[in-house]
Amino acid sequence: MRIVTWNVNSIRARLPRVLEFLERQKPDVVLLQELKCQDEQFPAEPIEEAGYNFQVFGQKTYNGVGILARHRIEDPFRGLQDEVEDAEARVIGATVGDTMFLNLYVVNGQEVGHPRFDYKLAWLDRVARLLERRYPKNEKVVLGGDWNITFDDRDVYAPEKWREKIHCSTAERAALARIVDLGYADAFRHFTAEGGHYTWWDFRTFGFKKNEGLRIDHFLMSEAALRTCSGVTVDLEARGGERPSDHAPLVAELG
DNA sequence: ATGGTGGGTTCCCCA
Repeated sequence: MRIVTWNVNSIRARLPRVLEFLERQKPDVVLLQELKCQDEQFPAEPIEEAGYNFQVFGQKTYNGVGILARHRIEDPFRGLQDEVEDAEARVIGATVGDTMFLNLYVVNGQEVGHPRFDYKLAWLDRVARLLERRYPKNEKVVLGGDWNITFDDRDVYAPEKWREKIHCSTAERAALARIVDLGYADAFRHFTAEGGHYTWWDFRTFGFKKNEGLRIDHFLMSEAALRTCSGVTVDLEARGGERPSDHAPLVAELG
């Protein structure tokens, strides 16, 4: 089973690139973030014609997440499933086959100390509680998405420049480590020790041309899922060419 | 310290 997580930065703007990617990689499950459209604006027909079922949690202008799958998508749910109202469409979960998925578009946070930064940390705490409530530790579980956090300096093209900046602060990395401590491993890092592999490059600095990027999109896998995983790669082809997203897809092979 | 590009909305926000 080939699975993908990809922040497409508008599904409507990115539709040609998404269809091209689906045709080329033929993934079984795709977790999409930043759809930037309401449910009724989602391009249902071309996605179905490409051979995919889908479940979407859309939102106008910002956010929006979705799951595509060649097989049946079971038990879908939207939002963090707690007492707090989900004002932003950032979470969708479902089961495909024997694997439970959680698709996250983690709050960006703007900058360290900003009110949105505090919201980001509180939001990640809610994610941890959702995992404890709903995701059994012995199941095959895949947590994918745009986490907007680097694990360590190997995930940063210029660590000194980014020291304690957004995506790289000690507090954010600690929040991510708390998810890991619940029993989930960074699947990409399981296979690749060296730095210099990124999933996001800033449009504004033409970062992709210089490989000045960050690794902020991740698959976190339970032990049962990781055991069946044979590799994780970044699809750089999707980041080049005409009108790409600022994120590249992360592709994992599951048994 | 700042701005650069890109997507979507609306006379600007977010990334």
